Parts: sequence; structure tokens; C-alpha cells
Amino acid sequence: MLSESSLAQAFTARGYKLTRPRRAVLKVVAQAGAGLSPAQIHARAKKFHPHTGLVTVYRTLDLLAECGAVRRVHGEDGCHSYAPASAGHAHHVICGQCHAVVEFEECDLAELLKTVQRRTGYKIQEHWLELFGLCPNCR
Amino acid sequence: MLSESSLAQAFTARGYKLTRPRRAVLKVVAQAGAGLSPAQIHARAKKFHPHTGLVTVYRTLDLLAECGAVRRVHGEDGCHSYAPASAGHAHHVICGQCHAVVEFEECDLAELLKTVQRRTGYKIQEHWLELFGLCPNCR
DNA sequence: GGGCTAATTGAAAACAGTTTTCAGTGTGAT
DNA sequence: ATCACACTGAAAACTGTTTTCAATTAGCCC
Ligand SMILES: [Mn+2]
Ligand SMILES: [Mn+2]
Ligand SMILES: [Zn+2]
Ligand SMILES: [Zn+2]
Repeated sequence: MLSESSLAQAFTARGYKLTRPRRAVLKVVAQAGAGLSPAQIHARAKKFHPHTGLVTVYRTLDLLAECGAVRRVHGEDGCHSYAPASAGHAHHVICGQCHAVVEFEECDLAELLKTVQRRTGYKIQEHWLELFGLCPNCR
Repeated sequence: MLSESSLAQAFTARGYKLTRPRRAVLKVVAQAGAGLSPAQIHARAKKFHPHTGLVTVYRTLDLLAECGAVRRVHGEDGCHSYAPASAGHAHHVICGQCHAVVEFEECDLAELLKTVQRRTGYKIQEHWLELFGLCPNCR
């Protein structure tokens, strides 16, 4: 779980100013247990700072992505939502019902990657994995 | 590799008409060795049937996706491109340089899925995997 | 506690990709 | 050849995102 203060710290560490609208977005992201679209984040952020503009939400999301604090998640329809991400390499499991998102780290693909590399001749550098299912609440 | 005629067959089998613009799109998709955006497909399709409209490209891509003949692929910037997909469950390896795409089928994730399921409590139903790297030509 | 300045903001406009509309066209069945 | 209706494409409408720019504000220095 991300804490608002750790996000704030990441911001100031990089020399970004901690403004009211940014705080509002950080608060939303820190509390989010699911992937949220910029518009959804905007709606929630306005509860903390009513004047928050959608543009600032986009800009703040960019910064958060830069810090590695959020990641885009892919849905059937595209990848228009962002989920909180802890430091380091990880992937997401997403509930198809309520969109709750949790991370997992263990992704032992070494064997698979080796096989694919051998069969395709590609040198594989990155991978991208997402799991979909039902969260404990929704099953 | 997809053949134009097998795509055509899939179309007629479903009662869709085989019109000139659709043929043009099928031809492009069958020949594509890389993920292509609707706009790119449009440009190429016009070489086969100059009057082809972009709208029809979108519509034909929808039909092809319905048939399982193409799949959206995800790039860093989003998922705006489509790659040929053979029947059945498979994933893509994408060249970061030239965007060449090949499929692979062996994805033995059973062990991984079981672990994640146990640790997160989610019931996992689907997965999504994409590999990025350098194709034989580009390395 | 004031100022100072560059970073930041948000309304509006611009932009890009996609979808809808609709009158006209072309396919495939008969 | 005829015909019904699926299909087409130009234009308009929409949606999500980015740019612009004058006004505001956070954080720093006194
Ligand atoms: Mn991994
Ligand atoms: Mn698989
Ligand atoms: Zn759920
Ligand atoms: Zn390549």
C-alpha cells in the first residue's frame, strides 16, 4: 500500500513543488485500491481540493509514472487507467468485476523466456504480464 | 502466417460480404509482419483499393478481432496497433526497433498462476502477456 | 512575517483518434 | 438481370489528451 507521505517525499526529493491540487491527486492515488482513469481521479481529487483541474491530474499522473509510483493498466478496451505501483518490478492482478487491483512480484518467467528466445530468435528485453480474475470479495 | 484466403473464408462463413475495401484490408493484415495502426492499415489498403475509407478499416478490424484474426498489441504509449493472430491462445513478441511481431504459443504459467492465486486470493481467469525485445534482423 | 521568482495552475482552444450518421452504392442471392 | 439489404465513405460528432497562456502560488531569501 502506498502512503501519501511517501509519495509527497518522492515529489519534493525531485524538486517538484507540493501544491494543493497535487496533494489531492496523491491522496486519491494513495487510497486507490483499483485502477482509475484520469477522469475518475479528477472526480475524487475535487473532494479534497475542489478547484483541481483535469489538466493537472494528467500532469501529476505523468510525474507519478516517472517516479514509478503508478503504472498504466491494460483493460479489454485499452489502457486508460492507472494503478498504484510499489517500487521495483511487479505486475497486477485485476478483478474483472470491481476492478480492484493488487500487485505481485513473483514472476518466474525465466524458463518461458528462454524457450521463446530460442524459438523466435528474438532477444527478449522486457515483459509485460497482467492477470484478470475475481477478487476475494467478488467471487 | 495468415493467408488472405483463410481470412476471406472466415468472413463468408459468418455471412459477411466480401467487398473490395474489405479485401484490401484483409490483404494488408495477411501480409503484415508487424503491428499496424488503423491509419497505417488504411494507407496500405488504399494501394489495393484506392477508395478505401478509414471508417471501413475500423469496421473491418472489429470484424477481424471478432474472428480472432487480429489482436490489439500494447506499446509503451498505449495499445493502438493490431497484429495478425492465428487461431487459439497465443501471445506476441514485439521488436522494439522495427515493431516486427511474431506469435508464440507455449506459455506455461500454470505454476505462476497457482502461486499468485494462493497469495492474493484472486480466482484467476485470464492472462495477458507480451514480450519486447529485438528481432533477429535488428540485433 | 513580507517580498521574489520560477514553477505551477486551470480555462479555453487545439488536437488526435475513434464512432456515428446517412444518403448512396455494390454484393450475392434469386 | 433484378432486388433487398448489407455495406460504404464523407462529414459531423464525440472522447480523451495535449497545448497555450495569463494568472496564481509554493518555497526560498531576506
Ligand atoms: Mn515480471
Ligand atoms: Mn498464455
Ligand atoms: Zn472484485
Ligand atoms: Zn526488428
